Order: sequence, then C-alpha cells, then structure tokens
Amino acid sequence: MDKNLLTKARNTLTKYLEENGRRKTPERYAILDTVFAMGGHFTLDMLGQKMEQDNFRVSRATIYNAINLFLKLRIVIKHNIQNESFYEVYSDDNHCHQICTVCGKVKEVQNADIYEFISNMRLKRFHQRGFNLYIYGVCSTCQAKITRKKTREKTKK
Amino acid sequence: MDKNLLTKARNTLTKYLEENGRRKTPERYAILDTVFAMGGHFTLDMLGQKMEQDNFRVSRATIYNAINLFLKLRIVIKHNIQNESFYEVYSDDNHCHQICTVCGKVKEVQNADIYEFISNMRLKRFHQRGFNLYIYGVCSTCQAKITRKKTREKTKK
DNA sequence: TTTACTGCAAATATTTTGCAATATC
DNA sequence: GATATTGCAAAATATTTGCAGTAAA
Repeated sequence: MDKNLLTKARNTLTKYLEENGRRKTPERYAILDTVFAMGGHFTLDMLGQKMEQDNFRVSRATIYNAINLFLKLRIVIKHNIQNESFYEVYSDDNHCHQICTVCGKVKEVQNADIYEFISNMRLKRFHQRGFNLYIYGVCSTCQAKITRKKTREKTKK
Repeated sequence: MDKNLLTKARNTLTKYLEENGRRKTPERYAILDTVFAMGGHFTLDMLGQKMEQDNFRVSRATIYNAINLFLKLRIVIKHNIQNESFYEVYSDDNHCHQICTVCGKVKEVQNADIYEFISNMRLKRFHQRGFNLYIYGVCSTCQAKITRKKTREKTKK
C-alpha cells in the first residue's frame, strides 16, 4: 500500500479533527492504519478481525463511527456488491471495477481513457468530485464452467 | 413508463418461469406491474406501500423473492445510495447517475457517448454485460447553500 | 474541567429462512 | 396429487443510538 497515501490520509484526518473541535483518539488512528493495512476490498468484519489479531480492541460502534468519518473525508469508499458492503482506500485511480455476477469476484480496471472521458464530462448544474464505474459481466473462469455445463446437458439429450 | 418495456419484462419473466419449472403466480406479476408503475427510483418500502394502496396484499418475503428474481433476470437494477437500497426498471439508458453527496439527490445523466465508450471497452478475460456509472459531486442547490454559509462566516470575522 | 468519544447493550433496519397452508401445474 | 410459492414469524445481519464511564483538550 502506498505510504504517501497513508500519510496524506492521516493529515486529512488530523486537519479535520483539529479544525472541527473533535478529538484525536488512538482508536481513530489505529482504525485508519488498519484500513491501509487491509489492502484492497474489505468488510468491516474483516477489519475488526484484523484489529483483534493486532491486539487492538475496539468496539463495533467505534469502527462504524470512524469509517463513517473516513467516508465523509473521502479517505475510503464503499461498494455494495451483491448485498454486502465492501470498503477500500480511496485513491485517484480506483473507481473502475469489473464485477463477475456469477462468483462476485471484483477486479480493478486500469484504463486511463475512461478516467479522462468521465472527468471531462460537463454536467449541468453539478460540480463533479469523483465517480465509480462498475462493469458487470462474467469472468472467464465462470464462463468456462457455464460452457462445460451446457456441453454436458447437450450430451445427455 | 415505456409500455414495450413492461411487455418485454413480462415475457422475460414468463419465459424464465416456464423454462425452469417455476410458477406463474399472481404475486409475481402484480409486483412486476407495480415496479413499472413506480417510475424511477424506489425503495422496497415504497413498493410495498404502493401495492397496499392498490389493495394487493403481499408479504415482505414475497416482495424480496420477486425482486431478487427480477434482479437476476435483469428486469430491475439496484443502487445503493448513502446506505439505502434503491431499485429501478432496467433499461438500456439508465446506468449513469449523478449523485449529490450533500443532499443525496440522484439524477440520470443522458450522454450517449459514455454508453458507447464503456460498451466498447475491451476487458481481458471478461465478458461484459452492462455497467453502472455513479458520478459524485455537489448539485448547484447545495453548492449555493455552502457558498452562502461561507460568506456569512467570513462576514462574522 | 469540560465535553467528545468509547464500549456496551439495546434498538432499529434490512434481508433471509423455516414451516405450515395454499395454489399452480 | 406433487411440489413450488406464499404468508407469517423468527432468525440472521447490518447499522445506529442511548448512556455511563473515560480520556483528550
């Protein structure tokens, strides 16, 4: 995970807390560090487990509190994939995901053109800050399984 | 709401039910009709209320059952916006939304180019079926409020 | 010292599931 | 008649909230 991104996130958090009369609690910084240690998509359950492993005890409520703050500060983004909430570190190049609707696997798509295209869209009476693009379909692994299944069915007939 | 789309959706549903040994229950068709009567984004709560108004009693479990089937058949799509689930009829031109992160207002973006651009993206080892693009930002109404607030604060100092 | 934050438990909200009754095929 | 589906209630999940104790400022 990018170290600069973590430093930047810590600064964003500190700045916000100081400017808004809120407190720099160890919990908030520990949760932030764990978020960055997760690497990629994670659920709040996974985050909680990781913190337990690291022997840092925090309540669920505090995790929600921190994550909601991070969402607001755009330090993390949230994805809802097949009725489950996933989070990940927000960076400038991770808003484009391909999702297999069969196995649910998520992959980041690297395509500079799409970022440029969307960033340059001029929307009326709207000030764009960012975007999320989800491309749905079937990954090659699942496609292969489906094809094999179909072949078997035909053979039976 | 487009009548052809409803007819098409009814046919899709009927075809699926017949081909898979499942039953054409009045509930499923009533829920389908109500989905099309909703117009735009709706929550399952709103859908349930609408059906009650229309004097068609269905249990919550049946609504979930039907909606999950419709999702699978791509008759409806689901959006998760600020921790709430919204649904809408799936059509070829409703996958691009702008969302105000302040007031939560959602608007569909009409931009033919974006559909073409994304549809033509060639993804490795992945068979694309569709996409959802969410553009986040601040709508002009909220922007105006923020500006006014900032002006007041400066005046105070 | 003040009061924002945490942990805990309870409350609320959302979605799924088990099961008996019902209705489709 | 066989069994998929419904309604209901309970269970499982996910998230928020109230409150007393704690700790940051």
